[in-house]
Amino acid sequence: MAVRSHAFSSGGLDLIVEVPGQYKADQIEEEIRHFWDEGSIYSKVRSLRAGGRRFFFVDGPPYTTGRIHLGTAWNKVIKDSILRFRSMNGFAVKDRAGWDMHGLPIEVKVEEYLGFKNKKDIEAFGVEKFIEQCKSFALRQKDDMTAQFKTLGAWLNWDDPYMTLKNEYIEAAWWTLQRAHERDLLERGLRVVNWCPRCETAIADSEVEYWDETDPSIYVKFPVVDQPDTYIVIWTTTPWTIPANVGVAVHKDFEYSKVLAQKKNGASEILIMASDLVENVLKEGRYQDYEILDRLRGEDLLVYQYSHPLADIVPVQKDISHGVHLADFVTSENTGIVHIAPGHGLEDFELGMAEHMPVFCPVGEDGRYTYEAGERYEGKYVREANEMVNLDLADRGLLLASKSMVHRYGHCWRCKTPIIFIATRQWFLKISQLRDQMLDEIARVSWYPEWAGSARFRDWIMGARDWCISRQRYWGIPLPIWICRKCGRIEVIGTAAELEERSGIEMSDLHRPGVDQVVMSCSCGGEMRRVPDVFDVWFDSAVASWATLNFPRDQQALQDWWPADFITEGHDQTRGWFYSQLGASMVSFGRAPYKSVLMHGFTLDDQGRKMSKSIGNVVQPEEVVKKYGADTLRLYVLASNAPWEDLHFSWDVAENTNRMLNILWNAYRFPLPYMILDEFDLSRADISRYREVLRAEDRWILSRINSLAKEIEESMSQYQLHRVARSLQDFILEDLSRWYIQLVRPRTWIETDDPDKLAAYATLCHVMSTLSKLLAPFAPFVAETMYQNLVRGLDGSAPESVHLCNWPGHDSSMIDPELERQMVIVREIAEAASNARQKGGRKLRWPVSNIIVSSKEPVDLGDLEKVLKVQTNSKNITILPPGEKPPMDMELTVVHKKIGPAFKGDAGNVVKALSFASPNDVRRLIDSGEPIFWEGKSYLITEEMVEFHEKPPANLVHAGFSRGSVYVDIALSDDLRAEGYSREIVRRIQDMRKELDLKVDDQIKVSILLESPEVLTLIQRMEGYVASEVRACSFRMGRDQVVEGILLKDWEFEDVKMRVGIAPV
RNA sequence: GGGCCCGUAGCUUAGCCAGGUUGAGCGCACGGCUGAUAACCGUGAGGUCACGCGUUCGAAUCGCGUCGGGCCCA
Repeated sequence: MAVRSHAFSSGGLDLIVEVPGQYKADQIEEEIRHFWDEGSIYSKVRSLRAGGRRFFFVDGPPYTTGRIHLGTAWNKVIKDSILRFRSMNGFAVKDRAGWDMHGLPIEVKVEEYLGFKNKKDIEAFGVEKFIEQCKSFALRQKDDMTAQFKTLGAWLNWDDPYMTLKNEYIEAAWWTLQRAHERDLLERGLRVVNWCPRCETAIADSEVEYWDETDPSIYVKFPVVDQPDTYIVIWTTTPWTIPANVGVAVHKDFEYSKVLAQKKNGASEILIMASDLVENVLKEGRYQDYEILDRLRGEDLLVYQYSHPLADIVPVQKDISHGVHLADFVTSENTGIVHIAPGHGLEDFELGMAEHMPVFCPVGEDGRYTYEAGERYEGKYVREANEMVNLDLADRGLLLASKSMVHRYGHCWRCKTPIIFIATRQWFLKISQLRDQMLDEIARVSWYPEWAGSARFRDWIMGARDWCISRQRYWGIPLPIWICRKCGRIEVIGTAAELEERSGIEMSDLHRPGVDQVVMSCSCGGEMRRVPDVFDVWFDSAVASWATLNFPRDQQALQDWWPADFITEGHDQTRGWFYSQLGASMVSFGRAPYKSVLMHGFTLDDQGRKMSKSIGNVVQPEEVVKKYGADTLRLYVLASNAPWEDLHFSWDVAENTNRMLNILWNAYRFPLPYMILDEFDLSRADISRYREVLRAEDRWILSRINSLAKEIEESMSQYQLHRVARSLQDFILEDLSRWYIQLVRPRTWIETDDPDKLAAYATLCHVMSTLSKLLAPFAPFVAETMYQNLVRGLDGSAPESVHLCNWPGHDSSMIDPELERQMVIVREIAEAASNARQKGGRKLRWPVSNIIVSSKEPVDLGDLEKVLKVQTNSKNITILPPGEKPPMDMELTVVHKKIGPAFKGDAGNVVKALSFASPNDVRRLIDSGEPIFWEGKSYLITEEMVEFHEKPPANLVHAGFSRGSVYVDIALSDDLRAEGYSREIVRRIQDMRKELDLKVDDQIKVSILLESPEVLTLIQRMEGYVASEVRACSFRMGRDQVVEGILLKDWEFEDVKMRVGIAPV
């Protein structure tokens, strides 16, 4: 079949063209991408809708890792489908793509590339050069990922994306911090933070990864002041925090014991610990024996003071008084007494603040002890100092027990170094003060699914804590905080212009180290310098909804668009972007930055496991695209499950989705050759011209496509994308391919300009062009290619792209629910009929005389009886009145239990007599009370001696359907036989035409040698039919026929042998 | 350890909100169709609805608990 390729000229072709016989996604998608680029279709779509109702979408910025994965692909497909749908519905869509480009991940990558070990390497290399590297790295990764997203057909504004490294973006963050300062929500404080000693920065809770580590597990005795040989026993897994110990905590509800414990060597000492734990602790310490001296409440312990176990090594400890405190976080584990180092623990810190303990933190940013830890420890890396501390405690006789244990411990998510807790000066947003307002705000947001907001997000916000926004790094948005060295006054700068005004320095790039050089003068006459920190990278994306509008530079856009109408991200963003945005927005504007949120799932492997390199189960989106195309990937991820559930990726199902698209392709291309042959054009394409000649099945498919549009609209209103995709698939497979195309096929073979054929063409055109529009948001490539051919091919004045079309909507006047219901019944009956044919061994090619439908309720097929006739290849359809069955044969079985006792020795004869008699005769005999005769004897048969059953006659084959039964009459008459044989012959000649690769309208000469005189006689009268079906201008057939042609073949069917020759004319 | 979500045929899933005989697709077996044809269609086998307890005349569906998976937190 000759295939003209598409030119996609902007003026249209006014011609439909044939398309390849196979759905080749890579080829189609390549062509379409090119067509979109050449025609700037994306820009045209956005300008077309510029005046429409605004729809502000904010893209959750992926981090520029350089590679998209299946999850990010799914994410963008969801976004794209929704935005395309909105656009077709007339909305002016704001769709800037976004990129998250700062932060530790990129710094660490660049450090690895440059072979750096720590911050000193960066300083030595030069911060400016380092920043340059980070920047170009991020930009390169962004470009790579953009190309990957474009392959998916994701239409966002890729030409002008928002990037967190741009000056205007940085200003949005600055402005927000300035607002926080104005509202007194910015605070500098000493806090214990998660600290990565390698990266030498604070890291967020969310940046901590937990896995098992082996650590010491030690019991330490703290000597009680003024009570010789008396000790408070504590337990810890971090011996290195002992030098910073300033107190212990007990629980007010626990009972504690003073225990006289006896060692193996006979010596004894007094230990204090929780009563429930005495046995355990003494076992750990291998004591021989013990005696409880006293039982105390937690409160009773408050009077105790103890001296620091390493006071002789850590000089500062001599000046600190160590006491006992009450705390709720103390659990009844280990010793029931918790060692408190406010400089090294979150709870310790909070307790320390409340109880006015000194915050002693003799550990520096590099994780090594400072001079404050004393000469012996100074410079030691803390995790490596554990052993030394243990030894020192043992030397002093204060180590009760020491072993090791495996427990979950936090690590830096980037460099995998075990984190430590240290108290440092950091900058905080006082988010916890806004908790109640946040709860009010999220109740106003529409969540899909509902529980994403009402349960999940709500729970998270209930635990909202102050947000540590400062990081001691380089590649990030610099904190715009300047502090006067003289008076300590703090000034927060909101924009570059303001900075220039204050300092007189114009900055072309607001990153470090340039911004570090900017010195401002304080009103006190002092010199103000910037704090060296950068923002937590989560703060970057938190301001996306106004940064993407170029606020604060552009004030009007904020008025026009903000807040966002819609965002959608994965469920991990509950604690991430959904939250960070809300927090920043509450600080800035006092309200939620989004009106509706769709929370989507994660992509897992087919067994529901996380995709990970170590398991080797990672599926790359481009693998799927390469194998099946972007449309397949899109429809697969959309249809697979509800967006908010996790997607279990299955290659099998992806392949099946591809198969569905191939079926769509076949359905689409099927009528093309005929339309082209018939020079079908725009003047004949309008279905309104065919109102009078549309068949019932035409009205049905038109009803169905409108119902489909309606279904899609309803599903989209709830973001039920899976329902949308499934509705489309069902329509394509069930309604279009398996049914309507089958029905319409014979009409396309009519050779004249019959209105019946033209009505079919027009219906197909209408359905396919509507379908292309319904598919457009979800499978944009195949939709475009169908549209270009069928719509633009007929009408050059139609919109240039399917994506410039309006959503077709649904025309209620074309929906006929009764007709749709009737068709469901017709299909059920047809299915049952083919089931029955199979049982009866009668193939569909052979016509049957009658199909009888029997059901309890009335069956009304309306105008569809003819459809049923044609599809079942039956000459007649009989619908029996409700409750009636076709005449049945009677079948009887004898009841030996009754016949035996009644006839004794003659019973055998009676049974024989009954089995030879016809059941109807037996019935009559019983009813009339006459006897039955056998070998000269008579026997009186009574009701209970036999059981009658109904059985369909041999020619009626039965199958059930939802409303009852279908009986197919498979008895053959000569007429039926003639037709059956003819169709057997036609089908074989068609097969030979195919083998010669003839065009649909090529004429041929046919000669057939067929020996069976019976068959010859039967099909003689069908010669005209056969000849016209196979387009034979010469048709000769007989017992002595010479077979000639360029293709000769022997065939055998139904015990008939024939030899056929054909040749094109 | 806590919060939220999920668990239905070998695989992927519908049904669950609103209780009333678990329904599809893939794969498998058998058959059919043949100008959509390296396609397509039909039939069949295949389910303790993860498990347990409860509510109810009746539970895949509602409640409680257990187990397994995911996300987040501790």
